[in-house]
Amino acid sequence: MPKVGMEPIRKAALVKATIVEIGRVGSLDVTVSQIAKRAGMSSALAHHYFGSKEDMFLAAMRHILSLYGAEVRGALTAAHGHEGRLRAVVLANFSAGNFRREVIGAWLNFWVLAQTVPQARRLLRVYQGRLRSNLLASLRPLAGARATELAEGLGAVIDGVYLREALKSGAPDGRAAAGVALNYLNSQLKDFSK
Amino acid sequence: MPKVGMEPIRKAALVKATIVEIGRVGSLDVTVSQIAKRAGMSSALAHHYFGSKEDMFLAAMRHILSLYGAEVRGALTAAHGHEGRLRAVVLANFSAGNFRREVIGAWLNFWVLAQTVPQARRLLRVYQGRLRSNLLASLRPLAGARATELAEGLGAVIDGVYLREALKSGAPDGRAAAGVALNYLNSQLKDFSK
DNA sequence: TTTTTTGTTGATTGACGAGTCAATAAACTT
DNA sequence: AAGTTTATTGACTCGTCAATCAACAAAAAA
Repeated sequence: MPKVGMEPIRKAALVKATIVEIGRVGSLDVTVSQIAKRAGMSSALAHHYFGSKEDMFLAAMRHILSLYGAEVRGALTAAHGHEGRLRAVVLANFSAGNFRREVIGAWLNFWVLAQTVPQARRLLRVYQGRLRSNLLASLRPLAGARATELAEGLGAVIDGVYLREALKSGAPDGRAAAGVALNYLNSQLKDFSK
Repeated sequence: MPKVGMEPIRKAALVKATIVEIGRVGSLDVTVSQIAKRAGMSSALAHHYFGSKEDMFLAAMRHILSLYGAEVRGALTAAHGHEGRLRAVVLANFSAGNFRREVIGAWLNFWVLAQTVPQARRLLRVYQGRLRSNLLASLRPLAGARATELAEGLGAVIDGVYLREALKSGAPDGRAAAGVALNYLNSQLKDFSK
């Protein structure tokens, strides 16, 4: 049975299963067996490919983060003007790929993981830094000295909307969620429109 | 040694210890022994007063929530006018009593708990509902039909700022945090000033 | 003063779960 | 063909921890 070249396939399956299970259970208290089972293999194999459960968590985080990054980059290439780019970044945060139950649940739990695991904290900081500089790049020409606080505020709204969504039930409404953040943006920009 | 009337004292000590330990460890993976030790008693006694660990968590949540509620109510009695009351509510969220490391850490983890434990979810919903109606009461006269979305947005900023604070290190700066939320409020209200 | 209630803990139980190991087998290398 | 690497798992170890129990002590009630 052993076909060679399984490693990337197994790893990808495990990463996906990790995210799904964390989202399903709603906490980091998922067993390696649960994850492995969902990924269609034994827990021993999971340990074989990832040294530890923590490694699995970190890989899952990196995966979500890189999907997120790709989505933002993609949105940016299609956007024009400072304001357009701002909107694009905000919208990307609530795109169909990112703003899903399981992913939202995973985010929340990664935040908790970052309290304990330095590596996880670092990853989250990288994400925050990127979001921040993306926003600042377009915000500075529009808001000058106040750009920093606006970026901070926008970031907080986005994270807050994610957090609150985790408490709701039913399918997330990305459009509505994005509306809350865009609303903030519009109102702030109005102060500089002329 | 057994002095009568220990129950409330022991329970209070446990609740306090629970919050501190969750904040310190940064997750819900605290053992009953850890909590009991910090509260100065055996784990058996902790189980004697609270039936289970989950009960302890819920009691800790209720405690934080009631402190929070008291703080908001207090701030409201001293505030004048719709705008004043709005600011008071926002500020209360970042008061010295609420916006502390351990409490912030506990909040984050209670949010996670709410994913799993229905009782915890209910408690969090009650808090959200109160915040919402407090904001709406003062927002409606100022923003009319848009009051709902503003309340939603303001709530998201507040939660977002809490969330982000959990990632930072060092003593939380309540003033700066409140500034982010107030900034949002001011900007939105400007749209209705005349 | 007996009895009951309240406070308290050390020791134990029972379950669960991360990580390891030994064994098996297919696929490549030489 | 012999040897090595890669894939795969069932069984096992070892630790941890929530929850319970048995036992002891002091206070309050009878």
